[in-house]
Amino acid sequence: MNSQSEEDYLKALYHLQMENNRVTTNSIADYLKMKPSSVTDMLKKLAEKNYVNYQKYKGTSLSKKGKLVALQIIRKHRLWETFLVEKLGFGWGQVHLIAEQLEHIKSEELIEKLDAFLGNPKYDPHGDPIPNEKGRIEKMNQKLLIELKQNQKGIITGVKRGTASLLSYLDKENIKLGDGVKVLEIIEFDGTFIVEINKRKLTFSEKICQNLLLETYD
Amino acid sequence: MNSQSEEDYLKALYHLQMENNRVTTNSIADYLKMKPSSVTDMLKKLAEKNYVNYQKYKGTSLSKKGKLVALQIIRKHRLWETFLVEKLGFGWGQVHLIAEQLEHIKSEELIEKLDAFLGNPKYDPHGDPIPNEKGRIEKMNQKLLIELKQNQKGIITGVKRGTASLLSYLDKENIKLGDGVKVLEIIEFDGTFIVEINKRKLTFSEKICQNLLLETYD
DNA sequence: TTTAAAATTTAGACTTAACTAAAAAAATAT
DNA sequence: ATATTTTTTTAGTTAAGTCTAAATTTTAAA
Repeated sequence: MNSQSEEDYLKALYHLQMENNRVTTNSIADYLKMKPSSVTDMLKKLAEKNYVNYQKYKGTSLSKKGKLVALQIIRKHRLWETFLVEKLGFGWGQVHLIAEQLEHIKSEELIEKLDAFLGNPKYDPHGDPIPNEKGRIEKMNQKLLIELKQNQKGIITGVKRGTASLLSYLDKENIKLGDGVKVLEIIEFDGTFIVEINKRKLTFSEKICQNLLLETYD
Repeated sequence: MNSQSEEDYLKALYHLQMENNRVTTNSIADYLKMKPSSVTDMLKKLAEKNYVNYQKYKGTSLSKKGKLVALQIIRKHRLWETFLVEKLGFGWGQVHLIAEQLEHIKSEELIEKLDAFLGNPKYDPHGDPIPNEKGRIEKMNQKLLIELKQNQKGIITGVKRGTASLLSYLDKENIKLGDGVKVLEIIEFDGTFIVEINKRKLTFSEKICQNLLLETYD
């Protein structure tokens, strides 16, 4: 059985591995708000347990085994988030901290029953895919709005880490995850995007476009 | 914020205080499956935080503040048990260990939303009353079957601690919590009870009667 | 290519919550 | 009333997971 702390590290590893390819000690420390020396200690421990491939000074990657554990935690996290939003009526900005706790509850049966209760959802309320029991996860074709060209379309799936204020802005503008976006025009001068969402024409600054995540169909 | 361990101690204190009046260091150790020396350490810590009244060698009791915390954990425990049984379809024998984990999740809002989602239940699936947010709990008129006289009635609410096998027996006999019991006859010779449950006539040994808890209306 | 800066690791300390073994206090029995 | 047993506490140890400060390795700059 893994400790809560080990699970947090594995999950962090997974997320960082998705974003960049090289995962450094400092980036993990940064993500988990810990000191690099603490991270080194834990990486040794996880390597000992064969959850990660770790070589001093060379960076780290999840092993197959470690990745599976990470995906199972992410599965739990996303199922709980779905529960909190769909059944308990939380807003999608409020659920992360609670799901962060719930994801560590230990019971295979619980999570399978929860999954069934929710109707075996494929996506969580943020639009992220939910891995299955075996750790299979649908890989999304995720892009930043700024990467799109004129006339391309996408579906809003989230915002980059650390931009909670963007979430509140979207909320205020009544824009929800899952809403479709079409790029009508890009102003060359300042990088502003003119987009259409729910038949409304909106103007997004370059900064917003750099932080808004979309799923695209290419 | 209290640690999981502190919460476990406070809950144990509450339950032990309900059963006996004097709560000893050894009884707590026994209940929590720890060594008495560990209990002493924690009691000092809880006394420091004004959760318990503790005097060396003299025994311990919950303070008002400690009792409130204990009741809030019990509230969470019982609401989660209700959720597991009513919504996820667990059997009432399977939920305790999971609820033991869930009760430590920290979020006022979560528990209030869960309460509403469940329809503000008054009793958990074991028939135990659920304390409200302020820590008010309906005190049950709880008795052992053996305390009843001929023709008295009650509702099965549980079994004494440490008699899980009685639970399975009841299950096998298709007797559920909440079922009504009427004492038809008590055999003086060996203390056997003849009772009626769900219109069936059953014979219970003295030992069963000593461990079966009922709510009575007097 | 040497030097300076940045990243990483090591060494040692701290906290929490457990433990064992021994000492002290309280309860019980002779 | 004293001796024995039981209960409780104290003292010292351990493990997990964090930290700070110093040492080492790698990377980047001059």
